[in-house]
Amino acid sequence: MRSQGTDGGLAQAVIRRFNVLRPLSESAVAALEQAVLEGLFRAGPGEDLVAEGDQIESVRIVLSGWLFRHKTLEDGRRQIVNFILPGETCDAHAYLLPSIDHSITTATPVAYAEIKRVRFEKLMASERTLAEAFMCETLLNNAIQREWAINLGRRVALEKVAHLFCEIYERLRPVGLVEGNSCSFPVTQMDLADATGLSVVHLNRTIQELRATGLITLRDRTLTISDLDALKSAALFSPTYLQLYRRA
Amino acid sequence: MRSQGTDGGLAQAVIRRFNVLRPLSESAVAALEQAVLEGLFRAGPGEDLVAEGDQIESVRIVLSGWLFRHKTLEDGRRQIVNFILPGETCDAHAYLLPSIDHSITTATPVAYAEIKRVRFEKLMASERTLAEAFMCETLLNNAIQREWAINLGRRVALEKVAHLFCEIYERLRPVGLVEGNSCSFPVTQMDLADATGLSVVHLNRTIQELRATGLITLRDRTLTISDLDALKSAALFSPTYLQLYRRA
DNA sequence: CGGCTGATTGATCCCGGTCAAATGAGGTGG
DNA sequence: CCACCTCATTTGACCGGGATCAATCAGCCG
Repeated sequence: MRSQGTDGGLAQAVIRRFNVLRPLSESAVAALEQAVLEGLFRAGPGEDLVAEGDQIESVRIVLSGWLFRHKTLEDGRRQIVNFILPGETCDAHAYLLPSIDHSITTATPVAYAEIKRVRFEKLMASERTLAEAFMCETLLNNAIQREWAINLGRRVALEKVAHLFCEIYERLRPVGLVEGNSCSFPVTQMDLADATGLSVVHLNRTIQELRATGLITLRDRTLTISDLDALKSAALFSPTYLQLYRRA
Repeated sequence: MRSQGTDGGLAQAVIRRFNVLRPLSESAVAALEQAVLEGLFRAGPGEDLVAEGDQIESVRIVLSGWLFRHKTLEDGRRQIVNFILPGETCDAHAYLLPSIDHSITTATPVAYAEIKRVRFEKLMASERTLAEAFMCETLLNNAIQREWAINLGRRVALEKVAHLFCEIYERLRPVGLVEGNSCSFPVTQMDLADATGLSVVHLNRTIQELRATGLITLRDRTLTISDLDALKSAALFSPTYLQLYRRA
């Protein structure tokens, strides 16, 4: 068992996630850890890592902290289209396109590894399981984005918010960031509103409703889910799109 | 110039699209045409090609006709999360995941090519430009899905519908399916409602509003856009996410 | 002709938006 | 330690966009 030490520990979240999504070979794990160590960076909260229209020339893997992808209309209306959680990748393969369609901003302090395009392509060429894992990550992103579409288009306010809580909770679980029935939840209600397509005022009232029915506690940037099954059922949440379980 | 004959003509739409997205080598074009010819199929309207939960074992490329991806909640609420137009791929790489998260249904009669997984993987391994093109297609899908998120979450009814019209129109253009200022638009208002997250009644009223302001005509499954710039501006439509223009 | 699907219209209601203000919780500098 | 500022959360009042319910109309097909 490598990656118990101070060094390998950094890539823990990524490796855990990939192993659920698509198992890595031992050499792939080693190569990934190596690449991660070569380009460590940090960013404070509220920093834009990527701006709409940018040309991407590297791949970034989040080691700790939260970010979100968002788009803004001319008149300022904003939609958060997804969150990026520890162990997830900002923009695998995005260097293939001339420009990126959305912005990425940190919600908290973030530690990430940056792998230059050429380095990344070499890595993909030499480690098939790693290439497949990144491919799966892109496909998963796609699936999550589709679920967000039905969330925004067809669920009512309470379901939207409940569904978002369920999803984040289940996405944090495989990387070991759920403790007991709580997880960190470091985003403002304004962000939450922009993620669910609601106004801040109504989002606030919806959260209070979830609190009142005893489904959740949200305080001091911590989300506690008292009755996960009840929350899931209130959200019409079905986790299959998250691909958390491998085929037998 | 090959692919003028009856055979090569079939793959025209795909090749045109890919050449805008990411240019193919001559050998890639030939290999793709070959693979397409090996597995031609047809389906009638209203057929499910893929059902949520299915395991995918091949890649399908649409040669003609429209399909849509959709998800349904337990209680029947449905969201169309995207359309699949001629020249587009149903599920490149989807065989990597144990199961698919959404259904794909034909809206019209459809002709498509089916390439088995093993065959497809060999093709990707031998033709780098083709592999990159499919990768770009997946990335583009992702970008479209994100734009749909802001459409569903932050635009009002009129903008939503106008935006959908603009997007489809611009997606049909590179494959040569726009004639003058019209294109085929073979979906019911119910489908349109489920794509924009509106009720059928309100969708109908919104279309009438677009008609009344002289922006569009929609009759006999044909969409005519009288003033594209005006429609785009009403929709807050910005086409960059469609990656239709290559970097200089 | 009857039955079916899709488009259209009318009437009514309510979820969630908007506006405005109050309350709280740091953070900073004097 | 307090005055002051800023940012996030919360509350109240009101309004309107879009949902819902219920008919009607128009093609199309057998």
